[in-house]
Order: sequence, then structure tokens, then C-alpha cells
Amino acid sequence: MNAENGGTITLLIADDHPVVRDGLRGILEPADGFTVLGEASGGTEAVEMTLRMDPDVVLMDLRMSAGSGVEAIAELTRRGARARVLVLTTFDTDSDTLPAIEAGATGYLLKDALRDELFAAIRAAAEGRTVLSPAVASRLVTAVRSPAVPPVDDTLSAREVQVLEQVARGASNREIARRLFISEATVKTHLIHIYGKLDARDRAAAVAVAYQRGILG
Amino acid sequence: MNAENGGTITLLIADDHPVVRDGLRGILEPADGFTVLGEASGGTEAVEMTLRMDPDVVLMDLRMSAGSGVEAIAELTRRGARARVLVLTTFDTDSDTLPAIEAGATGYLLKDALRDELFAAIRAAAEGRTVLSPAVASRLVTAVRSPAVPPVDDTLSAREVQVLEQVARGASNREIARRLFISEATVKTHLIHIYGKLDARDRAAAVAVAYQRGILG
DNA sequence: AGGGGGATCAACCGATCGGTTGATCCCCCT
DNA sequence: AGGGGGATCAACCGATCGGTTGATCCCCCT
Repeated sequence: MNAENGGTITLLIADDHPVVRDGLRGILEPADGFTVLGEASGGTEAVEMTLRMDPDVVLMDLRMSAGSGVEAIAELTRRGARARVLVLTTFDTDSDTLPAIEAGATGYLLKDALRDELFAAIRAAAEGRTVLSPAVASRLVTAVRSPAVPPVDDTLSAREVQVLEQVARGASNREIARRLFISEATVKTHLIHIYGKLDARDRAAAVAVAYQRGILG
Repeated sequence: MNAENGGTITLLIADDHPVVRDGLRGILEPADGFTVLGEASGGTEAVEMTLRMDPDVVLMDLRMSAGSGVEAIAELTRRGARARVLVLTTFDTDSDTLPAIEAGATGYLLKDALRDELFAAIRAAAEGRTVLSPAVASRLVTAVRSPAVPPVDDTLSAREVQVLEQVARGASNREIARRLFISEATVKTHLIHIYGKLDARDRAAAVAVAYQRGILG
């Protein structure tokens, strides 16, 4: 963290809005312990400047016209840049929150953060500590608790419905295979998918759920 | 069949209606080969006279006031009487048809039978051959084809419904046993009864039928 | 007093099921 | 060009199921 350079933390500001860049520089330059090495107006430029100037921390906006923030972060990670990236955005509901963190961002802060919060976050990021705004933190926890959260598709495919119809008639897997001109292995595969989609433990429960949902009957 | 007694068939007429008795006697006496030994007006009397007079054939009405025809037939069978019993009734839908045959009647004829049909039936009965009116014959066949025909009770017992509810939830036999505080053997017994009543081959089919009949859901 | 039905239980056994692993092929979207 | 989803298949295996036989107990009706 370049602590040997007078104990100051070197920074790069990456944001495509001049007003924001100026605002950040205006806040950081007068403060003790921060040195702004430069400003980038796009992702691509941010990568180039970071590699060249080697700042301790990059303050990165995610929505930029010339190269997205997430791609820039990923590129820096890939290149093994020493700089920590602290994401600074307007929205905490941004769909890029998780991708940014996955790409390698050390922290994620909202632009409406208080001055002292910003200072603390930059120092934390410089030390490699993760800093997240409360809203982002809770979203992260939720995302981790229900991994991937692919909004599980409940809908049975046409083939699965055909299999289930046979099951409701009391057909064995072998009979279903014969009637649908497929192998028993395939029938079993369909059934396991059906159990998963209907949250059923066996064919009897699957038939019950199917009737309750109007899939059968 | 007393063939040695001049080749004639000896008869006893048992009917509580004098008019019927006279009518039968009037038909049979003039005919060749028949000898009416006597007339009885009730079941009890018919048994007593048959045992005493030993006719070849007894023409028996089923509905008599003094001792029913079916009981008289059963009594004669029990006593090992040589006489064949030819039932002669008004109704071919009589609920006593089958009981009469089961009791030992050799033939069953309607009173509106033609004269020649009656003669043929008596001769057949005298030889021990079964003679049935067409309607009675078809009823017999039906009865034999669907033995006992106990109008199968489709209704699931309360316990069976409880078991089926568990099945619909995906419970295994073991789980059902635990939840209902019975053994797995009992669960299986209930299930087999359920399959029979619902005409289902397995638990899945049973659940389907139950939903269609409104037993579940 | 006997018969039928419901509920209960045991023991046995072949058949089927549910789950797992690993794979191929095709289609569609990005 | 790669990824995801649907459909297809094989092989393996422990668990469960369905069926059979035989039995007991209780209640209700005749």
C-alpha cells in the first residue's frame, strides 16, 4: 500500500462523469493521507492507467461508456494488478453488484456515502479488507445462502407431462418406456426431473402435486 | 323313473292354489305317460307326500303359504328323496330362482309354458336332466360368470383414506406406519385393499383415482 | 351362536423404484 | 464458438413396494 511513500494512499479515479471526478478529487486532495494519481473516463482507460501508474486503490464506477467497470475489474484481476478496486456507484440495487465482486472488486460503496465513510472504505480497501455498503452486504449474504438461485423452473416439459400421465395410470417404468418408445433409463431421468420440479419424493406424491396444480385431471 | 310301471311317469303336484292344481291335473291326466299320484297344497305336505308316495317328479310352486317351496326342496334333498323336483312358478325374476336350484331342484319352468314344453320338461326332469326356462338359464349363466357378485364396495374406510393421504404426500410405508402408529404390515394390507377398491395398480394410480373421485384434494 | 367386515400383525420374496454417475445429441441463444 | 436445456441412454445398487399366506381381535347384525 505504498506506506513507504509518506504514508499516503495513492488513488486513481475512474468515472465517465467529469463532475463526479472533480467532486471526488475535491474531497480527497485536501484530506490527509490520499494522493490522486489520475483520472480515467472509461474502463479501458482505467485499466491502462492503473497498470502504468500502479495506484494503491482504484475508485471505479461501474457504468461507463468506454468499457464497463466490471470488465475493467476483471481485466485488472487477470493481469494481476496490485491495485485494489473500490466500486463506487449510485445504485445499490445494481445488477452488476455481484459480477463486480466476482470479478475481483475489494469493496463496494454508494456515492452518497459520507466523507468519513469514504475515507474509511479507501483505507480498508488499501489494506485488502472488504468493504461493502449495508444493502450490498445483505444482498451478498442472501445470494450466498441460496447459491446460484436460478429461479427454478417449475414447468414440466411436454415429455415430462406425458411420463407423468402414464404414472398416474399405474404404469411401471418399463411400461412407460414401451408406450413412449424410449428406454427405461430415459423414463427414470424424466421422473427424477419431475420429482425435482414438483418437490415430490416419489411417483405417488408427484401425481398428487400434479392434480393439485391442475397439471393432471 | 318307474319305467317298469307301464312306462308312465308318476307325479306329485304341489301348489297352494286349487285352480292351478286342477289345471295341471287336467292337462297331465289325459296325456300319455303321466300319472298324477296326488296333490299337496303346501311345502310341508309336499315333503310328507313325496316321501310316502315316491313320485318320479314333483311339480313344485315356490310361493306357498304352508311351507315354502325352497325349504321343501331342501328338505327332500336332505332326506335323499328319489323324486326330481321341477319348479313351476309365475315369475322368472323370482329371487328364489337361484336358491331353489341350489336347494336341489332339477328344473325351473314358468307356468305360462306351452303344454308340450311342460311335457318335455317333466320327461327331462324324470331322467335327471336339467331344464330351465330361457330367462332363468341366462340369469344362471350371469350369476355363475360373476360369482357371488357382491356389489363390490368401493368406499374407502376412514383408515384407508388416512393411509392414502400419507401416500399422496410421498410417505413410504414405513413412514406411514410410524405416523399412524401401526405396523408396516398393516399399512400394506390397507394399501392392497385400497388398490382393489380403486382399481389401481400401485400407489401412484391410487392417488390419481382418488383425486378424480374427489377422495383427495 | 355364527358370519362378515374392519383393523391389526408376521414373514417371505421377486419386481420395481429412486438415486448416482457419466455420457451423447440436438437446438437455441448469445 | 461456447453454454444451457431438453431428450436420450447405460450401468449399478440399496431401498421399497406389491403380493401372498395365514392369523388374531373386535364389533355389529342376524
